[in-house]
Amino acid sequence: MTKRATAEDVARSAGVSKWTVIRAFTPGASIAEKSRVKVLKAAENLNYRPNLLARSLATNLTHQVAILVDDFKNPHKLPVLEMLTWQLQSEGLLAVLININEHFDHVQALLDAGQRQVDAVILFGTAFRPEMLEDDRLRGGAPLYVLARESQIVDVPAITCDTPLAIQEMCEHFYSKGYRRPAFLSGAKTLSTALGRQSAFSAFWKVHGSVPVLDFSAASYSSEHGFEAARHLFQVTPREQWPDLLMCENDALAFGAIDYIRSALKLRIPSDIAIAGFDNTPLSASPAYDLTTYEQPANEMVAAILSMILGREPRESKAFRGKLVVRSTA
Amino acid sequence: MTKRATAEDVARSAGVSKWTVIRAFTPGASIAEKSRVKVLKAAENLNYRPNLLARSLATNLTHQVAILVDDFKNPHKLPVLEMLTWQLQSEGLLAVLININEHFDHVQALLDAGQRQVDAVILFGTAFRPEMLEDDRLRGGAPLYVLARESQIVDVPAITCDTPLAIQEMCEHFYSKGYRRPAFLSGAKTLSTALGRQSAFSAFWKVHGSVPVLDFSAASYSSEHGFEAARHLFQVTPREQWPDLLMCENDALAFGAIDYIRSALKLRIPSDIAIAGFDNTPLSASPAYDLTTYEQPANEMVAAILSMILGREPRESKAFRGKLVVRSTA
DNA sequence: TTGTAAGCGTTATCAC
DNA sequence: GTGATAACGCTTACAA
Repeated sequence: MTKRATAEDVARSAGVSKWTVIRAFTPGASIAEKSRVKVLKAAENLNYRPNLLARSLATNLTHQVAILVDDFKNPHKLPVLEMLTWQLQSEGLLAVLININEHFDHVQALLDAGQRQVDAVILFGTAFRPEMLEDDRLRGGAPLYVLARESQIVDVPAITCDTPLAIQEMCEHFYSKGYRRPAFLSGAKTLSTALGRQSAFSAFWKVHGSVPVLDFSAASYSSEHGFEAARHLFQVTPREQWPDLLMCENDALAFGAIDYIRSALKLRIPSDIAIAGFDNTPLSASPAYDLTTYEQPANEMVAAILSMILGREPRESKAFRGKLVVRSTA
Repeated sequence: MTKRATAEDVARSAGVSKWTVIRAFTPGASIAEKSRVKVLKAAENLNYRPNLLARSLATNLTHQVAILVDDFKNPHKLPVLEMLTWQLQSEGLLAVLININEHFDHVQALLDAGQRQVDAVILFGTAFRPEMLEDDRLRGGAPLYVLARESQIVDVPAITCDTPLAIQEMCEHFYSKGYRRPAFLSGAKTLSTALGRQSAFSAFWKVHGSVPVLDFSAASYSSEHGFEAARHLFQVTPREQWPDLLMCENDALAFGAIDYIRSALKLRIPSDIAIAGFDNTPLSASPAYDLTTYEQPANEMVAAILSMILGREPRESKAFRGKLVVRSTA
């Protein structure tokens, strides 16, 4: 394992100064074609490549973006991560993936990200408390962005799917299908308000409905807890008040609810009860579920964050219109 | 956005030299308790934290590990990523997630990782050609590890689930259940040999079976392609030769196959045909599938890679025993 | 225990 | 167009 060649090594070998070497590797630098070729050849021989670490120290730019994720149980995270990493890489940036949990909390993660001088931090669907972002120690850190959830925090833009619009589209579909006894199953309490889906759902039925919306919540956004929450819903609700439509805050919850309704209740979907989810995870298309759901415009959302990170657009919250995906469950 | 305080700023404020400041932040450095307190207080006031970038440049250690992933379609990736990031973070390391695809290949990724001086690179289930790693430009890069697939490359340890053992356990279970007409559905051709599941499966039935194993392969490891491949299998195979057991190379393929068998063929599982997968993805437990599968010991595998990265154990290939998960499909 | 000098490999800026 | 000087913020000697 020989030591890596530095610009100085190349300079010596090419018979120029190290600054000329740098110029050869700086697009648009003023350098004679002759010496450029000479340097490139010497660099090739020595297998030289610029040390990005040193460059970062000098330029104060790491080209790294931290992505904070706290919910690896949600399968929706994976396709978005794919898009995120890919779009970052297309712009010459790299994603540092940080796992947030009870032992490694947001503040710690942000501090760490700060020490590592990342160019930006993306909070991806994480259950952070707004107060946390006001932590004094965070002053002067990298610019923050919130992806796929709301943010009321000044100076922290939230890039979201337009939730009110999405829920309205969904509800209009449900209404036209004739459903009139709606129920809503939300995920973790702390997060659900941040997503705003439940309140938009209630708002619609307050206007269009006759009976109040049944409101239940699961312990988390997982299928397992969706299953449990559905069990709870149907156990505590008198049969004559059972809903004819169960809107779940995300697909994972919907999968669990469907499993319970089919296997334990032996009800048919959608004739006995309709189900809808949110996110259009890959599995929702499978015949085993064939779930009516809503697709967030992940592509545009990620692209928007990138434009802000790269300074091509002003840093401000934005909501994008998604797409209703009608399948057989509702 | 005021500039971050440096060790020198703190030194000035505390009335000591910057080296004393460094010492206050270096565990086990020899420093007088009095000045340590003084420095820490000044640091607190100035909201100082060491610049890890500068440290990395000086120590040649970034505490960053690159993780190369090329298949974000496989839901199994998410729980393993969670484990990876978490275990890395527990040891003070951070994961740089790199998306490999036709536009951003392994060589490019490794070069990039090399320029960024990551401490190690993990090829996580990616399909690469071994020759690729012999690219001259890769000389002197970070140590490589291969996770969850085989590697015959010198100096590149592969950390895997013990496949022959796993398949044997599964087959013995199938055999004891009375299945005698096995079929195997593999994923992408290039990868399947690397996983070695198909060959282990064939080997078992060569000894214990009477009819040859039906062998089919899907275009990728996704449910969609599993669905297509199942369709193909049952269309080209004469009905009297249909298998009574279909072992799929991973869960995603199995989900697709189950969907096809149930929805198009209207066959019952497992009475008409038994199905098994591999990976024990979260969804395989759902009542909609309730898939018999095999769980890789991800925890131990990740821990093993970490031990090697941290130099606590020699760098060498290792295979760990997983766990058969019997459910209702086989 | 503390301060000093040199070095990590770049970039920014100025003189020639 | 090229070379030199200083700087980025830290670590690792070594000397006081």
